[in-house]
Amino acid sequence: MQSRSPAPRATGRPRSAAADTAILAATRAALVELGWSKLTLGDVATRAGVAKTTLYRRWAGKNELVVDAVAELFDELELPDCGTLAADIEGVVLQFAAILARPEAQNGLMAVVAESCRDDALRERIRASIVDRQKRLVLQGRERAQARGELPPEVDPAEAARTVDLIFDMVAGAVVHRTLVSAEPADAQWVHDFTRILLTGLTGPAAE
Amino acid sequence: MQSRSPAPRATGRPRSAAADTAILAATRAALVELGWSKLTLGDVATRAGVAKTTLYRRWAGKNELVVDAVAELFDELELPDCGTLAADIEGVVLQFAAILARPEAQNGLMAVVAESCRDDALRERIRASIVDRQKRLVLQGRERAQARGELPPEVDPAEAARTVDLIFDMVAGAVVHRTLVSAEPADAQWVHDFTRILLTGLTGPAAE
DNA sequence: GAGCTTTCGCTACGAGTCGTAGCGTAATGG
DNA sequence: CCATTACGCTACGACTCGTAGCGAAAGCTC
Repeated sequence: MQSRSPAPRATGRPRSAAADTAILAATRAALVELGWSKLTLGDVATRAGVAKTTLYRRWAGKNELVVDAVAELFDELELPDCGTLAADIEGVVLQFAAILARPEAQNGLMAVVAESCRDDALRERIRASIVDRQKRLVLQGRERAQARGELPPEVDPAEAARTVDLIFDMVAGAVVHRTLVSAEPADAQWVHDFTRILLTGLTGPAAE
Repeated sequence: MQSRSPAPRATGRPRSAAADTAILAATRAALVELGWSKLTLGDVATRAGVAKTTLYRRWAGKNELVVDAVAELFDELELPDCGTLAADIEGVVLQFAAILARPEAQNGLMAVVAESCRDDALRERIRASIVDRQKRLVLQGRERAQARGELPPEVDPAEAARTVDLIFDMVAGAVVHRTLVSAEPADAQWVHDFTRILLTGLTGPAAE
């Protein structure tokens, strides 16, 4: 997951693992205090107690550094097993919303996504570090619901993959948009309403 | 909608309206070629054929300028009347997707949203220039569907407002996430699948 | 312990951008 | 004709960037 260690040579002085931890933590702290645009690598280096050159030896630039710093926030994400699909969805969406409520996630995430529009390598890094890990949750929840009989089993694997991608975009997109664009909290009530629409649709069994 | 003309004084030389048009067009062109981070106001001024100081006299900074430049892209958005709620949604989502497919929208939109996390005035500007205009479409489509009898009428106005916000976050969030994070086109098939889920839900009448 | 290899901290540097000030000129209205 | 404002241009200090160079430190192998 780290920046670039193509061949961890057995000889020579090893890289300080403590420095990595300190740098990523300092990056998140700087994101909270300064935001994306005013965050400078020199400042991060000072906060972390390392030299600026050490930063440039490990990361190609600001984008890659922030991706790694933000990615760690999503490590805690996991799918709860509450017994029903609706409860599982509400649980994981609430976790996701809690992470997105943190200022370091807000300030960093959108900025690197914006940068990734013109940097395919960065987009791939985001996908590998952050996105795919969440998509696994959708897959897992879907399988579990199918085992329970709450969802019909998929026959066409290609269509199943399309559906997983679609659901992921709907869930992640809605929470991100609610939190960062509408700038209102994705609280318990919102998550409840969202889950109801997602499961039963707008025309579903009698609204409310 | 313009940057700041608190009191358009009757005396003195008036501001060139052509310069505004040229500057915003140049901003979009620069967004396409350079992206957000490498876009400089000096470069925009050169492209627009105006002096850099003129830019600073009209806009407070890069953020505000790009918001205005991107906002113009959404002027063409309108709700079609196709006869059914599903067709109306598909139509407007396809329009929205077409705008988001343009590189100037991708490069600019996410960046200003990211900046707005630490700048409330900027967030309000985005809301007024871009977001609220789209929310009107949700309201309009909902009323039309209720008149057709496709959706039950809302009794509680507070809950109705909550629902409109929720639907807006779901629609806009999904399209944005699909386009900018998943980096895959929101084409006709995707929009069709999305609309089906949105209307009938995951557990809806027999997937497929 | 000797020697090799790589990392680390530090300093300094040219390049580039930022946002502003100052000045003379151009375009309106009274 | 004159006051007022916008415009184009130049120049400026301040800041950040990313890199180069150096000596010292920390590991591994023999």
